[in-house]
Order: sequence, then C-alpha cells, then structure tokens
Amino acid sequence: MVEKFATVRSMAGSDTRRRILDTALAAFGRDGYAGTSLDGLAAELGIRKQTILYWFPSKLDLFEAVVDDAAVDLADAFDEAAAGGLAGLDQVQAIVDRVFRLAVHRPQVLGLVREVTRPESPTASRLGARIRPLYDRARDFLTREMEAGRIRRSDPAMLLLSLYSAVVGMVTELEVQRTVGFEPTLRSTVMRRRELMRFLRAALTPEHPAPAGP
Amino acid sequence: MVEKFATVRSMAGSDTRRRILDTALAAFGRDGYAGTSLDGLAAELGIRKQTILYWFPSKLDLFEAVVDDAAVDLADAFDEAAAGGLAGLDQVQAIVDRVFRLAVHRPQVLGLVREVTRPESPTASRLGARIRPLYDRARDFLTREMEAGRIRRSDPAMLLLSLYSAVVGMVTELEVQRTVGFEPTLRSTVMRRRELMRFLRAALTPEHPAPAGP
DNA sequence: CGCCTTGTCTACCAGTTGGTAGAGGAAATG
DNA sequence: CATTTCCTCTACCAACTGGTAGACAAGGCG
Repeated sequence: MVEKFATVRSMAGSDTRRRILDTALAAFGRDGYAGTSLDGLAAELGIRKQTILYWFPSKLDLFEAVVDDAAVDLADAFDEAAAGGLAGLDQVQAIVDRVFRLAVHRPQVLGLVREVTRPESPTASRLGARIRPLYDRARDFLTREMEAGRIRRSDPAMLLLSLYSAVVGMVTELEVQRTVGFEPTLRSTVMRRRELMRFLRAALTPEHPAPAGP
Repeated sequence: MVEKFATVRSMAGSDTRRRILDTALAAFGRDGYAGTSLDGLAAELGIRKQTILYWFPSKLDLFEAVVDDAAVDLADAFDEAAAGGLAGLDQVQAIVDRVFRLAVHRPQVLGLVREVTRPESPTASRLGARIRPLYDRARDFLTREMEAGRIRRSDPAMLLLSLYSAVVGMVTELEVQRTVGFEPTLRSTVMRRRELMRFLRAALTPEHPAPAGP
C-alpha cells in the first residue's frame, strides 16, 4: 500500500504535495470537510499529519488548495468542450459528454463540487468565484442560441440552473441509484449519459426548429 | 430564544424528544452528520448533551430517528399529491408543486435528503429503504403514462432519475444560486418552480401527443 | 569540510468529541 | 407517608481534533 516512502526521499518535495492534494480531494469529496481528519488523511498517505501541515499551514488552507486545484480541472473540461465551436444542442451535448468523462475518470471532482456547494461549506464562495466566469459564458451562450432559435426560448439563467442540476445531480447522486437497485458500472454510466442527453434534447429543442445553422 | 425551560417540567417528556428531533433535523441537514456535534445541538436547544443521550442512546441512533421522521414527511407529500388521481403531466406537476411546498416551509428536510444520499453517509441505505416504495410507485406511474402515450417514451427508471435530480438539485442547491447572483427569496422560488415545470413539460411532452385522457 | 535549506519526523498540547456513571428533583403510585 | 418511575442534571473519561515546537537526516553549496 505504501510502496514509495523512504525511497522517495531523494526526489522528495513537490511529489508529496501532489499526493496530499490528490488524496485530500478524494477524502473531502467523499467524507466532506468536517468528516475528514488530518490524522486520517495522513494515515491514508502513509505519512504523519505534521507533514501535511508543513505543506499546507492549516486544514482550511489545504481545503482551499484542493478546491482551486479541482476548479482548474473543471474549467479545462469546459474550455475543451467549447473549443469545438459548435452551436445549439451539439454544443450542449459536447459539454455534457466532457463533464461525464471527467466524472468517470475523476469522480472525486464532482464529489467535491457537491461538498463545496453546500450552503454551510467553508469557502462556499471560493468555487463560486472560480466558476462565475464559466457561468457567465454559458448563460451568454444560451441567450445567443435562443435568439437564433436553435434552443427553446426561456429564462437562460433558470434554464442553466436546471441543466446544472440535472447533470451534476445525475452524476453525483450515485448512491441514490444504488439504493434503488442500479449498480453504477461503467456501462450503466454510458446509458445514463445517453438517457440524460435524450432528456435534455427533449427539453431544449425549440417548438419551431430553425434551420440547422450557418 | 429558550422560553420554555423549567416551566415545561410539568408536562415534560416527549416534548423534549420532539424538540430534539426538529433541531437535529435542521442541524444534520445544514452541517451534515460529521459536522454536527451533540454538544452544539444541546446548546442550541438550551439543554445538556446528556439529555439528548437519554432520549437517543447514541448520535447514530438520533440520526436514524431524524431520517425516519423526515421520510414520513416526504412520503406524506407524495401521497397527498398522488391522491388527486391525476394523469400525465398534470400528475407530475402536482408532485413537483407539493415537493416545492415542502421545500419552502421545511427546507431542512431536503437538506437532509442531500446529506443522506451522500455515498459515505451513515445509513445511506436507510432513507433508501424508506423511499423504495415511493420510487416503485413513481416508476410504475411513468411506465403506464408512457404506454398510454401521455408522456414521451424513454427508460422510466432513467427518466425518474433525471426528474429527481432536476427537482432536488433545483431545490437544494440554493447556494449555487447565491454565488451566481440569485437571492433565494420566496418570489424567486415561485419563479424557479415555474421555470422548472416549463423545463419538465418540454422534456416530457410526447412528440405525437395522445388525446388528453379519459 | 562546515553551514544552511528542505522535508519529515517525534513529542506535546489544549480543546472537543461521543459516551458512561450516577446524583437528585418532581410527580405518580402504593 | 414511602417507593418507584421519569427526566434532567453534574462530574468524568478516553479518544481524537487541529496545531505548535523543535529534533534530525539529507543534500546543496561556500
């Protein structure tokens, strides 16, 4: 479980920091801020708590660093999806696909999103501030597409909230599925994504579709 | 803040139990299981922690009692909404309305749902087991309505998950709205509900609508 | 070589955690 | 009246919490 240890000593340093960040991301996303203890985290890493406090002066500092780290991943995912320069439902689909991909190979990130969006979360505003630009971009995009008639007309902000809820809800509330009889396998994840897209397409397709685009 | 105290002594008893349950519901929903301490809870109630432990033998027992209590409220809400014997989108609307009403005057319940559906939540399965019958009923309902052509055809289980995510997500992720510039007033709640219904109607309306029903 | 920086550790600490033991007041019951 | 039952309390406790102080080993560097 703890292969590298004293052997690492030579290269040392920022590798430890990286490992702490990764493990802490998983822990905070899984157990929440209050439910995560530095001692437990250290044990999981095979180091002493004081080493964690060497790299991050306090638990809260660690948490904020983890959030910043995760926010970068999220922003990258959106950027990448937006880079294709698609329009209308195709752009929405690209983003949903990209978020799902992130969710599959780094599910902890969305667990953290869940934790950080809790009303009483420490630094709830932090991820908020990080995400604000993404939000603005998305809302502008929706507004544009509505005006172009490629997406059903409604309040863009509210619609965005619906989209966010549907996507993040679908991805993170895995346990609900389990209690309800789904084993969240990779295969079922793919199905879920497809079903979600069908749902979103149905909700977003305009009543009187405009021509496919430029 | 703590009006009744020594004066209550006479009637005593189960009133204390009730007060503990109510306050604990709010606390668990707000701060999570790990983030809630018995001492803090007791302080909020103006009693000693040992009084809590008199009524509930352990913190976990208290949590489970709170969950059971909340599950009853939820089930009642669904029952009430289903009692009208509506069909198709009208029935869906009735349920969404009812859940929103619950969310407005007892927001703690949905906070608790959020906490309890966390993968690592203690007794995650508990609310699950309580909700299972509701889930089965809802799925059967959707299947029936699809076959009758009153709701767009798709996988009922997946669709239900989408609905759940959209509704609970919309209702609970208030903080996301706040960081994004919405002040969650009562008025905005009404707007949100209307927007959500528009979203759901768009997603659920069948492509080739059948006659309105019997 | 000796000195300084870096990174991890041991040793502690005060405060908080969930939980136990049992005293004692009030009211019902004999 | 005495006894019992119900309820809340004071007094503890061991384990764990985040955090401080400082020892010590390993390189890098003059």
